[in-house]
Amino acid sequence: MVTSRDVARLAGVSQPTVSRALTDHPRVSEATKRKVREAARALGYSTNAIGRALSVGRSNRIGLVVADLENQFYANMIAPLHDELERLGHELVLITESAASAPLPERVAAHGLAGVVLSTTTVDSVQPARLRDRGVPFVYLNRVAPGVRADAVTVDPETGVREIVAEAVRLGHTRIGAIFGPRNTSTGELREQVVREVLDEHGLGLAQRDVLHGPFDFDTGRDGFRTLRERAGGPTLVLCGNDVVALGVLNAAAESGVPVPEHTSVVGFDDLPTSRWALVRLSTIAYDLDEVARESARLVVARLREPDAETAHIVYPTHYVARSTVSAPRT
Amino acid sequence: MVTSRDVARLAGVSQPTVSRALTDHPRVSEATKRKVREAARALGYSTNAIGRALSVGRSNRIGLVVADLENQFYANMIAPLHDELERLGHELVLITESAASAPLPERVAAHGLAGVVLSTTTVDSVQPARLRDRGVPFVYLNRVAPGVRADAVTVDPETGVREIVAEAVRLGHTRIGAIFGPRNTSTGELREQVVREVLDEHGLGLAQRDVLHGPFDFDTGRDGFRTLRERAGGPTLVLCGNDVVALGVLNAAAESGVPVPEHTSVVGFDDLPTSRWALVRLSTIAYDLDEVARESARLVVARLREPDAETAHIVYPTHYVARSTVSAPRT
DNA sequence: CTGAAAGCGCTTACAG
DNA sequence: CTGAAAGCGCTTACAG
Repeated sequence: MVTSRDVARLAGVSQPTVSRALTDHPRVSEATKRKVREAARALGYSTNAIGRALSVGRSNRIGLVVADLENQFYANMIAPLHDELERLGHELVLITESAASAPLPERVAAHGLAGVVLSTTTVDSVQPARLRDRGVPFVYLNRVAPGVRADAVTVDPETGVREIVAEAVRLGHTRIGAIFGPRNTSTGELREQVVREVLDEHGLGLAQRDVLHGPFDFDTGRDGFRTLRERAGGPTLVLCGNDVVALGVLNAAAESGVPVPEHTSVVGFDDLPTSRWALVRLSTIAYDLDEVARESARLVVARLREPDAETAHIVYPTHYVARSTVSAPRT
Repeated sequence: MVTSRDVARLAGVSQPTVSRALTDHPRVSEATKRKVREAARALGYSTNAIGRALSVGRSNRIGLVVADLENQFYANMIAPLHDELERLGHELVLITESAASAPLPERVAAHGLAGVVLSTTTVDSVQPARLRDRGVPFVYLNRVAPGVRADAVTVDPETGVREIVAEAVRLGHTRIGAIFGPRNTSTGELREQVVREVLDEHGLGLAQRDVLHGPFDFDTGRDGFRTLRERAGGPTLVLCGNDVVALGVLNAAAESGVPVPEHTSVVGFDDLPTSRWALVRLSTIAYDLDEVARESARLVVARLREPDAETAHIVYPTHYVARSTVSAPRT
């Protein structure tokens, strides 16, 4: 391995000077910098991240905590998050959260992470408090825990929900159902609350039997659709907690030969790339998913630099995108 | 931050003893180990990965080099790879390969990586040689570069191709087309060669106008389908370089209202989870994708431990999975 | 503008 | 079985 010592020797300077020259320290002469850079290039040297990390007391690595890497939603977050982090000179490390694994703060220490993006926080999670107590910088992505203040980027469902509900009413839907996300997530809670409010404003309610809850995954949608159908044919329109759930619904419908939207209209939330496929054309509540992910990257990195800055909560707007899974109700 | 010094103080031993106790060194008394573990637990201590990495001369971090994180194929590799690596006590770092970025070996050094999984190697790539010259342990995943020997896990298309071709012949297809992967990848090359051979055995050929090449992505399939169609209606069956390409084809067909398989049959390669959706039901050549990813994790880790061991090339078998995108040709 | 020194948190021969 | 010492590759006050 070629180290800064080797470069120093070749350039005829001291090792610390190599360090300064390569980080473009202002009080190093241009001539020296040039010499050092040249030597570095000649040897194919690049700074050892581990040495630097130990020296400055922290790495440039950010952990993304996800529950389920297979989930398309997270899969779609990773690319923009990684890109933005890289642009900012940081690395992405994936951390899966499983009951079996060690407590998060210890894993953060073990991995030598500078900060963390939490994308799977439940309302009752102890993680945020633990991270805060240990002084680990973190940001909430898409979700938030009520007790612990931290930078956050989330999405405001209101506009999107208003738009789809207005559309549903206009089309004549009266029996609307929902497969909401888990009750112990801020995202699930908020979306449900907004849906109920807006429906209420239109004099519509959600019948108990037409409401389901479950994790934001494919199976929730698939099983949910079947359950709903058994209850007197099911609602004529079902609002899903997110796109992955809606995709589960769509596939279950296809399996049972139920035509969408003729028999049942389906609405998602997130507007994943897959939802735009001609094969799918899911009507959904959209927002700038890539930007949301990128923003969370910016927030952690900013927090690293200014640990005591005012906490920021950035909220992205949503809107309804009509595609092919919503029509007038069956009669 | 709590360090091994703090633990040492609390346990009333020296710092090196803490290190030994926690790594379960055989020549530390059980009593001491117990004392140290307890102190560590009390303080919420866990070994600092950076300190350890610097000390032992390398980290436990493995880089996965991908070209395109958005690509579903890679997205599906990440989860099993990550899980297996974690199981083996290693971390996954994502590295995107872009023309703009620094040479790979320098990035590996910069990231302090122990080894690398190469999943995007082209036949003419300089990366493998560079990594080899720098002594960076790496394995090929799914692809291989001819010049440089290294551990590899790949897939043998033969059985799968034989099965689908036999089926196509049985159904009466005579005008078969293909959208192959890039010519400069071993995967693309091999699949094309096998397809040509097997077709040949059946006395069938691939007409020049019915053959396309392109990156293994969605757009290749979408554009490819359109191009093929313009040429006298196109082939009655198209073999795709992989599932992502086939998915592009399927969506382009849906967009243009071309019924699959009635008008055109479509075959993929990889059997991604999405291909199994009721909405999709892609007939494809399948293999154990998760196992392939996991195996590559095992290979790098093994290589770390035994740098001079015999090089291993593990090949997984394929088979054809008939679903809903292949039928008798239109007449 | 540059060098010598100290230190980041660990591991690992070396003594005893 | 355990401690003192050295060192991994860097950065950063401290001198000059």
